[in-house]
Amino acid sequence: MIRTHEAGLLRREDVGQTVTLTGWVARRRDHGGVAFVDLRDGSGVAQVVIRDEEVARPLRSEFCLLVTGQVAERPAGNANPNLPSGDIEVIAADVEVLSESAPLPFPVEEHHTTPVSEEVRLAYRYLDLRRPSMAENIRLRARVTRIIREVMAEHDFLDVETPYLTRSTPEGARDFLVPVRLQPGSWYALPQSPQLFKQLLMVAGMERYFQIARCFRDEDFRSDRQPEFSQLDIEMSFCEPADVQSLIEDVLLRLWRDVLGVEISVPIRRMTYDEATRRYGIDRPDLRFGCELIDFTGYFADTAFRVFQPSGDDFHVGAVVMPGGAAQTRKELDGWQDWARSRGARGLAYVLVGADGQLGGPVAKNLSDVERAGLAAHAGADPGDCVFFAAGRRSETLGLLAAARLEIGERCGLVDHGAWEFVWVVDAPMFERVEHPDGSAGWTAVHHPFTAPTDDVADTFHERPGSALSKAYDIVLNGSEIGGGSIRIHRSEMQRRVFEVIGLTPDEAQSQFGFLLDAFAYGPPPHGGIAIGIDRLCALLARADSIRDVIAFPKTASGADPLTGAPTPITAEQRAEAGVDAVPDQVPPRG
RNA sequence: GGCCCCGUAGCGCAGUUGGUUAGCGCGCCGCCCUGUCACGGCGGAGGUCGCGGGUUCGAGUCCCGUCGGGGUCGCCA
Repeated sequence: MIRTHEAGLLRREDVGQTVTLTGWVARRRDHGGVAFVDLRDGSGVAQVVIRDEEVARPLRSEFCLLVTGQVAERPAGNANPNLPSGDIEVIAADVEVLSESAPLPFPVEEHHTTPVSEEVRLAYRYLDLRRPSMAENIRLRARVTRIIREVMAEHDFLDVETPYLTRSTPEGARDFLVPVRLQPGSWYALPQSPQLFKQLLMVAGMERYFQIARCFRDEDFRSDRQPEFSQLDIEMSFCEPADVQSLIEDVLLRLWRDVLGVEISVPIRRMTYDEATRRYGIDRPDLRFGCELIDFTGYFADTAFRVFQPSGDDFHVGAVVMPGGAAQTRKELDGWQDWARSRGARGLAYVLVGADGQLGGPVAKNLSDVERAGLAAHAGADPGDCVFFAAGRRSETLGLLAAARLEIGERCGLVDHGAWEFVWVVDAPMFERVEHPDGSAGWTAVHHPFTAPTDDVADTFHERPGSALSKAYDIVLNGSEIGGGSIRIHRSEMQRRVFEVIGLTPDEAQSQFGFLLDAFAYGPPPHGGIAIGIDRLCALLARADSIRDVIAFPKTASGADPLTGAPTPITAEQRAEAGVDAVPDQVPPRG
């Protein structure tokens, strides 16, 4: 192995030393007979001066070099303030080309280039990752996982691996499936999470488990969603929500301190699910700015304006104020209508508060004198503001206003992009109403069916599922959900009732989760846990727009990998050997 | 599955109501310059305008379809 100095770490005190460097040609400049080569390695960049024209001539971008030379001070007036080592350079005595580079498909050097399309970057990901900003993201991610392992070890957690080839369970997202050659017609599923295994580990007496696990979900992509992703998976026995929360707070404290040098304050504030949806319209509120939603349902209870008149028992009228929004042009206000329609809403009603306090806009004309008189005060709007309204089913109305609030925050520059606003969102409902395609209605688990109810409804939740709260907790940062967990059910009677509420028959439950239910017959400890999304966490720490920027080899939105060409069709021979087309008579029960 | 944006040289982009030989910047190749650092100067190469069909005397431009990329709603227990 070649032992070398690190290019980016050379300093003035190294002047006079003979050093050996390996690296890539980031840039090459010539002036007269002197060639100046910026040599980049993992530590940074050093300038190498090559006086021998014959040596310098063949060097091109991204050639891999071994350079020996003497560290020297730059001639007066020639320091480069953009580099840490900018006032020194290496005078090359010997340059060996370890390997050459073909002309580049896109600029690897960053500071004078424009963005390159995702597809091209992914097709040449090995070059994309040479770019210092991307290389730094990958290093940041490695620091994150190392710190997590340190903190988990300090808390006596056991790192246990769980299977990647496992059983398909019908709840949740679509599974990725793997054919099994030895049993034609039978398939493994890749795990959507290690949820069931970590609960089995609790039954097994592994009181404190963690794993940085890969999870697989065959759903559509987003900028913060890939089909395979990593999570810090944690489960512990004999715990309350506060135990899990303080553990995670310790992890986050250490991450922000050691990765960013930022001291976050713990304990992180708690907010109930109800409060989050009331004030921000969403269960993952961005607390970096105000602009809270205002409830106008009661205010307009007796209105003559048809749009705001109650219809149905789930009706809600809400508003959000855009500071200074009354100055918007008609075109901008129409733009909001297009924006709302693109989100599936009919539109976004608005009232403009004039400088004199008089209300303007098309909606104001339809309101009574009394309604107009108190509107600005109820909304907390000042002269010059714009009040946006939405009305309809509560969940849809709040969702639209929550999105409008975020849009307002960005457009009006209200978001403090340097802030880190953490919040625990707690006491989520256990169930939410779901309408099946056939028109019938039922209940579905908000978190998952193993989540325990709060103590006050432990014995009664099944009687009024709509109002039962759960011992669940989500950790939210700047409006992104970075993790979620809960205390689990360990009593079989309670578990049976949950399955009953969500319409799972005992036979179905036994067939899908039998191995877990059987295990719970043998003295399961009370337990709970959490899972933290490593990709999102790293994207936030790296201030990356997309989680693709913190994943070494991500996939495109169609699930393809432009680098390897995956996925690919398989041959008839492969199909036959894997038993892909074999069809069993029935799906067998567990075992 | 729905909706929105994009697809023109290796990369990033422009291309007018449809009209001569499709341009610009960077990069690339060659030559020049004795201290550059987004160096500079001169010259050069490089195009299936994503693909298929249609309208037209004529299509990068208009229409239909399709593929690919990005975003978003549904979805993501």
